[in-house]
Amino acid sequence: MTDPTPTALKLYVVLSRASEALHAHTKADIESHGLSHTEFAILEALFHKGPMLLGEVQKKILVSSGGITFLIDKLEKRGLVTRRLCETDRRARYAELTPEGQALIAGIFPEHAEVIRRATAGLGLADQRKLIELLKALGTEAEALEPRPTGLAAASKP
Amino acid sequence: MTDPTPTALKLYVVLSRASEALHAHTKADIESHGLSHTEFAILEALFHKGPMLLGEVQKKILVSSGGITFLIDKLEKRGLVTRRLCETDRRARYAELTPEGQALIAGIFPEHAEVIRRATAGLGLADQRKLIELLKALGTEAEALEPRPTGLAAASKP
DNA sequence: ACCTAAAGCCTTAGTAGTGAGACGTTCACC
DNA sequence: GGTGAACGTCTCACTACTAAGGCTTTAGGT
Repeated sequence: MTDPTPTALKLYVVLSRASEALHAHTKADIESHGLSHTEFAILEALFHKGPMLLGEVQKKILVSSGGITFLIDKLEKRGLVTRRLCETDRRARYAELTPEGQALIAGIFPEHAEVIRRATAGLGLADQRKLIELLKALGTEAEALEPRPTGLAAASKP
Repeated sequence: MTDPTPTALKLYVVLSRASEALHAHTKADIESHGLSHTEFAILEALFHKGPMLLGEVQKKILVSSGGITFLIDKLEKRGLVTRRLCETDRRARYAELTPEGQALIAGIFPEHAEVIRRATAGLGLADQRKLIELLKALGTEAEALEPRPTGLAAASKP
């Protein structure tokens, strides 16, 4: 009946714009503390999850393998993070917050949360919950989808 | 009563993840045609709106002024876009598609739309419409919001 | 007419990140 | 217990930008 493509395109556009709009707010806030958005994401992950393997951090914040080395290097030089050897796997390293890093992120995070609360305050709680539900469904489906349809090849495993 | 902050944070996370998931699909598609995501955005804007001033393109795709010069330079070298002087304002330049650029984007766009349609197909049409409505509201409010509260200063103009 | 402020684009130097490959390590299987 | 594949991290060369400042042109007040 109705062609679904225009709706999908529209959804893509408003989704990108909304995400960018929120991003702009948090970016401004974070950079006022001398951190890049990505650096903040690392500190926050370590703050909420404790020490993590570099590879775990990498997957969490979505950077390349070279990128995570570079970023952790920078944070380490600033004394916010340290590397620690993993005892059970000598290829792997943990990243963990130093006391300075811990103090920094603990001081910044509440304000960060408040920036997000304010930026989303245009929507009531009920609408936000509905939005979360729909976005979660959309996100999981999109992530699960194979990158390319590759014709028919996906039906059988090699 | 209920604290709105956790909901806002959760919304921020799922919004970012959903946006990134869709983005990953379109990025893979676009790069398979030898274009970066940003270059594609420029071509698409020119395709749908006709010739635009560089400044207009810049606002549309959200890059710095240096960035738009760099990007249009690259597209011009590849013969996909040309600059044209603006007759009524000699500071300004138009960017417009060459026939080659026109042909390229016309060939790519339908597949791009199909990638988006497929990536969003986890949600039914009605859900997508609801999602668009909520995201539009969220996006406009967030964009309208002044970057920082700056205390009380916003009430009076200088 | 002029003078200043601002707009529009470009230049330059620098940064955050990517991608491919190297190296050491571990795992699974024979 | 040895071998090949897979893994986790790092290195290096490169790209796509950004930020700040410069030049030309325009607009607006006086």
